[in-house]
Amino acid sequence: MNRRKVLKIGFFDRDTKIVAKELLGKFLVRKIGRRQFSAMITETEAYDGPHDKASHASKGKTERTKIMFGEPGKFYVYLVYGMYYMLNVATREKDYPAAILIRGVKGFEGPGKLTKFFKIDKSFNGKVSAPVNNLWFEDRGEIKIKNQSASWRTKIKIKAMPRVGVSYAGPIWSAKKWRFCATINQ
DNA sequence: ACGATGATGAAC
DNA sequence: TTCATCATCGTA
Repeated sequence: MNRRKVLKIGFFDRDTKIVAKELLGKFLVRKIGRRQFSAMITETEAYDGPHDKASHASKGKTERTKIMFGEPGKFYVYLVYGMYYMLNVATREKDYPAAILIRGVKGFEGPGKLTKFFKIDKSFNGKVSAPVNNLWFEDRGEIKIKNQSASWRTKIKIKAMPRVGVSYAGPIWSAKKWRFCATINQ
């Protein structure tokens, strides 16, 4: 139950909210030189479709947002407030604009904090999630435990809540509970 | 509660 | 070319 499996492109070529939930408990892995850093993902946020007013893609395909319209599994990295890089991964098929913001990993709660810790900048924009690119996602199979009846159950509870910092999207879209937080049972 | 700090998209 | 805004965070 401790095998490491690199998440393949197909994982991201699915419904954005499902992928956002399933990313909880997976690991973000970063390789710098010979060193490898990793942390469990604890918080994600979905930006889904051309009509999602909270999504950058709602303004259409631009130089900045073209990754969201591109192939699944590619990183969409941008700078906010002139200071913090946000790490997203594109979902769904080409031409459907969607991505998931990685909002938090264990030990580094906050999208700006985790990119700083993992040394993620715009050079990753458009790269596919893969070890060859020194940044990828892994399933380490640690989120399931055996209960007393010897059947597997998940250790993770998922809480859905409104997305952060998207009041500009208006009441309908800012109220969507597309932010997913993991709480790990003992 | 506020300022840091620069890319982005829309207006002009 | 200028301008308002911003998927944030640390310090006050």
